[in-house]
Amino acid sequence: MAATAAKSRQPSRDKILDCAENLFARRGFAGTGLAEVAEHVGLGKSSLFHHFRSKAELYAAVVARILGVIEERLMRALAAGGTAVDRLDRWIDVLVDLLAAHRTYARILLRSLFEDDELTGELPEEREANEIIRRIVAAGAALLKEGIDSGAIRPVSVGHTIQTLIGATVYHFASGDFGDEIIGRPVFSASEVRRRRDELKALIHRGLVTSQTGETR
Amino acid sequence: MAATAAKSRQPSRDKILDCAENLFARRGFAGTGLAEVAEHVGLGKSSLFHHFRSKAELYAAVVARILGVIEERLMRALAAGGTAVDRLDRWIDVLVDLLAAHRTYARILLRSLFEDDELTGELPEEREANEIIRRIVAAGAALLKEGIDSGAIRPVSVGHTIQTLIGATVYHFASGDFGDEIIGRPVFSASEVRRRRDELKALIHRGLVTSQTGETR
DNA sequence: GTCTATAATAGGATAGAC
DNA sequence: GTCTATCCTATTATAGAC
Repeated sequence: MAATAAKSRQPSRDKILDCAENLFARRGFAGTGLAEVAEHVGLGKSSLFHHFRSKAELYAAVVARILGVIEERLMRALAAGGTAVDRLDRWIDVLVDLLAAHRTYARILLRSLFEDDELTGELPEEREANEIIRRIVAAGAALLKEGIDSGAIRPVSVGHTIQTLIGATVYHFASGDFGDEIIGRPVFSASEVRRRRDELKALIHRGLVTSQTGETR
Repeated sequence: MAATAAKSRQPSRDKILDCAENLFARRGFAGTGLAEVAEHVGLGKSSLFHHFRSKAELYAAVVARILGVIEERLMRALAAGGTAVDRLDRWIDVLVDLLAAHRTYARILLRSLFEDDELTGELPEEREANEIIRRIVAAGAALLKEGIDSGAIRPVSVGHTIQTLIGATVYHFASGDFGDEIIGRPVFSASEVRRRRDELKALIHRGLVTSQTGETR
């Protein structure tokens, strides 16, 4: 459900990552015990330490793996070209698709913002994750700036707009039961995922884009 | 820093709530130990149980207190009257003001979405908190619906719009160091709080409101 | 690479003196 | 209302057999 490319490589390690991803998404870093992870994997507690030196390293690996997938898809979407607004639309599509397809992603990403206190930021997996985030944000900022410079996008604050877009995507798909109640239907249902994409793009096009092409798709 | 109205009533209880609010905001429910809370309050661990029957009850009390403050301010803003768009604008003002003034609020609110797993939902404080949220969301939905029916607001999905507004406010002020990096300055600085309000209202007015009054303030 | 056993600690919660 | 002492469980992590 969560594995992406290399599936046959290191089967145990990937299974641990999958189970840990699910549990961390539900209960968070501090709320997840390694015993529970081991039980879901079907191993003894101690065996986990043969694959990851510590709980923090396991958590960092989970986050880094998710960010790697997201970066790959976002950069591929950028490479497809088009106007700045075209690429921004495609980023929304990719992000909504990914967050909707992997229910753990939004929760892990949102939670990882808070758990800075518990992680030291010194593990290589953490450094890798931070670098990926830095690159994604930089690419997004460049995208918005290009749109603004070309006149296709209103002269908004790039930082605040990025924050709004993260909130509108990551928060939404992380909101769980609360989100279901507000929407009135499951957030992850196909119809509501489609609606999320449409509503968000409509808001952006009428809220950010000055040249109204009418093609909100 | 967090006490609102009744300050002299039950001094220990309020101090416990204040300290717990700070720690829960930083480290979350599972990540916060009662020993740490007691130490910050200046009491022994056991003394906490004289005021709250369990850790879950303490947490629920923290959340309920915050929601009580927010509801009071939001309902007061509604009572001031005006068009649906006027009241929506005022809600944004109130929410941004509150979340900016109390740095713990956004984090606690966002975290409380996730910790449903750890809380049973059976404590009276939890029920109270759920009721408050239900009332706030219902009032917000009614507000949007009124605006849509009157033609002042585009026929958007009410649920998805509420989700977007929560993301744009609560997520933003909960984003911590990550938000600071994206914005380039402290999220809680006076200038960036002001900018948040302006950017958000501009997005709403050009993204939701059909009748362009030009008065984005 | 996985297991059992164990260390060492921290967690929430209770009992009872003052 | 706060304290000390204590209980019991769960925690992360290590040692060493297989």
